[in-house]
Amino acid sequence: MRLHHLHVAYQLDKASSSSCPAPSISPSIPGSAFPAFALKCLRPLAPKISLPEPRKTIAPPDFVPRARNVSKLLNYAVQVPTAGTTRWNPSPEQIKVLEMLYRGGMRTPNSVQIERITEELGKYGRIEGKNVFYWFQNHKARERQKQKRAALLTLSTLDSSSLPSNQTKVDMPDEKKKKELHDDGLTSCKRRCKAWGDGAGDGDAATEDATDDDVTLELFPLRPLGKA
Amino acid sequence: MRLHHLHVAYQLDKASSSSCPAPSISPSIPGSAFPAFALKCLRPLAPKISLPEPRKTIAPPDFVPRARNVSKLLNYAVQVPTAGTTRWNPSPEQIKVLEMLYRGGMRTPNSVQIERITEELGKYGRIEGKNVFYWFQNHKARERQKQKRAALLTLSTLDSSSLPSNQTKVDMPDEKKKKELHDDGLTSCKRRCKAWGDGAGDGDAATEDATDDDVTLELFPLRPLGKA
DNA sequence: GCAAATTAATGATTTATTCAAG
DNA sequence: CTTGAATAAATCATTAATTTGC
Repeated sequence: MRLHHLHVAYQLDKASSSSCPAPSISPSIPGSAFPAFALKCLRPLAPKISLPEPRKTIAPPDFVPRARNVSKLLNYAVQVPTAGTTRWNPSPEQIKVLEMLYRGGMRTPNSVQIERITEELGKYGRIEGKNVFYWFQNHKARERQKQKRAALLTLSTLDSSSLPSNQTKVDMPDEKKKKELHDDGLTSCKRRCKAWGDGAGDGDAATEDATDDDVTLELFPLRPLGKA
Repeated sequence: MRLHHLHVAYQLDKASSSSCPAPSISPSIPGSAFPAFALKCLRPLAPKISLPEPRKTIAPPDFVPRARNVSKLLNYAVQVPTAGTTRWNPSPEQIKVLEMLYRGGMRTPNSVQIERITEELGKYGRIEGKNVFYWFQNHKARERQKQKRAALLTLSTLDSSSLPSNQTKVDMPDEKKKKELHDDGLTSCKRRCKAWGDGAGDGDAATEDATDDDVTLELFPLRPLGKA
């Protein structure tokens, strides 16, 4: 094996100049996880106007103390720039649909679903797949903690005699608050294993090219609620 | 707003038949995060031979207790099948390169870097971008906890006089072991914000279509170590 | 010596936590 | 303060080492 040096796009100072029109940028998806590289695939040509300093634009250290920081610099250089229009601001319609889907039982949509949802929601305003992805992540998490707090509160309300002083906010600051109340009902139904797909594969075979649009039932009937 | 029902690919029972040659499947990237949908983008036509039952193939519940489970079913149906060759098994060369990059300071490569690394490592065996992504995630995390444990051990060894009984394994089972020892040196340098890119955008503009291959310095000189 | 059983590593996912924009 | 975006921690699951019985 030779492993020359594998150029890794190191435009260091390049970025620290000013507007740094960085190339593709790729975050790392947290909650569920998507390799950053995948993104560029979805939107090869991201609009994102110039935008001098999207957010904080953490000032890259100039000294480069150690090799450790190299990656830091890299991140500075490559990822900060394309913050474009800043973050997604969902329209009421979009939120309505998303909540509907959530109430319908959708928790972590897969790529196909996300694609479709994104496409559908695109009618009501600009939206990207990652937004849908994140929305479900956050909504799930926050609904959960909301329920947890509510349950806690209910408990403390029910047997309020046990506590000498009724604290106003049930926050459980120091406690580990381990897996109590898995709420979600049957969330822990094992973990399904998924496959990803890649961009740099050496061409092994060919499957799943059919975009699975075989059956596609409606998510839920949803009768004309409210305005719609 | 109308929001019909937005078909979300609901082929429920379809999958429970047997081999379920599901379409695209999309995991959610954990550590760093990538929207699952993005994956299919990177490798539109994933090979994956038939593979009757890749792994566990969790038996989908037949009863469908509530709406909640619908998503579960969905997952069963769509994501389980394409487990293909199961998981990536890195070759020694690949590991060597990855570790070198890590020691060189790379911590969370962005999409471009991942792409390049994947391409490079592809010479030594099948590899996908997600593997690189995951590798850095896991390696980072595990190096961190390794260092943490080592530090703990060192501490307990140094002032062993404080403890009445010297426990053999410093495990800190019940303690919260909060953010002590952020080890990594300058890891908490703020959080850089990245942009993703999407696939379902409504075509707003066009930037960053240049694949950023402008400067591309070598990651690190790395003189001919060992065999190379 | 080899194959089944067990254990240790580690690849892959999910959940929790944090940061920061509006 | 709400919540979109991102990261880190915890967890699960599978593969490789290793051990054990024959």
